Amino acid sequence: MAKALRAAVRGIKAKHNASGNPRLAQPAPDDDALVSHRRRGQDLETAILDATLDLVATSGIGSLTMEGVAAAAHTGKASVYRRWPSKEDLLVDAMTHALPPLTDPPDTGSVRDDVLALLRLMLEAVNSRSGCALQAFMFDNSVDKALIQTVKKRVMEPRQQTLIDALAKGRDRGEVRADAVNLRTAEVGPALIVHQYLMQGPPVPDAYVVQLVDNVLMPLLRP
Amino acid sequence: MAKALRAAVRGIKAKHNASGNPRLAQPAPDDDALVSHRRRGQDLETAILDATLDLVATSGIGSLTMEGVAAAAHTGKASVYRRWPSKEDLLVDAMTHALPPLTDPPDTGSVRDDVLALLRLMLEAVNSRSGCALQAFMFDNSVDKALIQTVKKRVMEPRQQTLIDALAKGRDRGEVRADAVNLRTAEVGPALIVHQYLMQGPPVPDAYVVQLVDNVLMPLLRP
DNA sequence: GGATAAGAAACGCAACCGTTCACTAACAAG
DNA sequence: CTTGTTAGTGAACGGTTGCGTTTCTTATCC
Repeated sequence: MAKALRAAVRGIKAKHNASGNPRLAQPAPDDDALVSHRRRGQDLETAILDATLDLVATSGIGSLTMEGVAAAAHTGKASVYRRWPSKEDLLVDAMTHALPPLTDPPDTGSVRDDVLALLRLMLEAVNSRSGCALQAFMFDNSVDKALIQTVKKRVMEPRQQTLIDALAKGRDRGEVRADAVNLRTAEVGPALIVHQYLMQGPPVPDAYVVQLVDNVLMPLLRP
Repeated sequence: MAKALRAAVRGIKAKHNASGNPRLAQPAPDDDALVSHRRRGQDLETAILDATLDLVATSGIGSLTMEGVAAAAHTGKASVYRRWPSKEDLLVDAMTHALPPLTDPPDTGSVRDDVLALLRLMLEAVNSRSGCALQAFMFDNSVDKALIQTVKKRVMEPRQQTLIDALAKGRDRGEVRADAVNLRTAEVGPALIVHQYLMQGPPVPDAYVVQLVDNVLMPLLRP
């Protein structure tokens, strides 16, 4: 019954322009030639994930809406729901694609340069759009705690281990105090970068990391 | 016209029980004797602010609703709107009341104990319900940036200065390396506490702070 | 040329905002 | 003790927003 009603409403609307051939009803004379091509498949999917990341990074998760995602990706909600059954699924997928890739640990021969290189990698991640989105995602109380824990484990722990490894190599060379090779010390650099990010906002300048290494970490590590 | 309609509707409802003396219309036989007394003024106001803090601390700002606040405070929306013109005003007021009080700086005669005392004060604030609410407030993208900056200035800066003062006194006693008396070093303790809070969640144990002071800060400060 | 999927525009539904109203409890003045 | 004033309670209201769905038209691929 409701179907018939809606059909009737549409019929009334249709009569406004469709007096004869419905092909003549297309009104848009292509005001924007850039997006004239209709994207499909993988192309559209990455566009939607991209738009989601952008919105999360700029406005946070609280104001993320499916309508907003569809609009930002220049598509319709139907195309979004064809791929993800709900907003949460879309969000999780977008965040998974935002995780920074693991890279080979640097090996410069000096602790200072190893640590500096590692913290610069972290800085790059934090300052990127994905980093902003991840930050908004992880510090949002409405997100499932278990999911956040998973992300933390997958993102933070490998990097912590890499830092500890760099410290251990420094100890073997005699650059680093033996009992400074532990998790507590390895946390200092990342914690200060996150702290600076939260207090002053992005982007955290490269000079901050250099200062951090030379004025805090090196004095802390010295034998 | 709309008024007349609503009055009519209410009239219909009223006829269900009010066949005669309206005094007999009170239906609630006081199922909850604890809240039987009707609170007013300051009493009710703090109850509402309290409920707001609770909700923010547990569920975040994104899901904070006026209906929820009124329900949690066991009152009606009207009483809330009588005091605060909008949700934002209520939120700002609640956060202002959540700010931890400034205390006199400790003076134990040793840097270690001064710093430990200061970080324990910070720990207490972070672990409290107000601390959770403030965290949810400050890291929410939907909150006005300028407001967050104001809170940061009022909360963080005095404590940073107190920490730097403690370092300076340690330097005068010869306990602290002269060029370790700066903002960058003073940030280390608070940054690590915040980091621990964000990574592992509340409460941050007291043992963490002790370990932090003895394994990180003291080696960093030593001459 | 036909199958498939994108685009666009509605729809029903639910939650929430801010407002309003009638009723009632608390309090103060006489 | 009675009376008048103030303010809390509880329930609606209109309006807005967003979710997830549906339908129709149209572009793209095979």
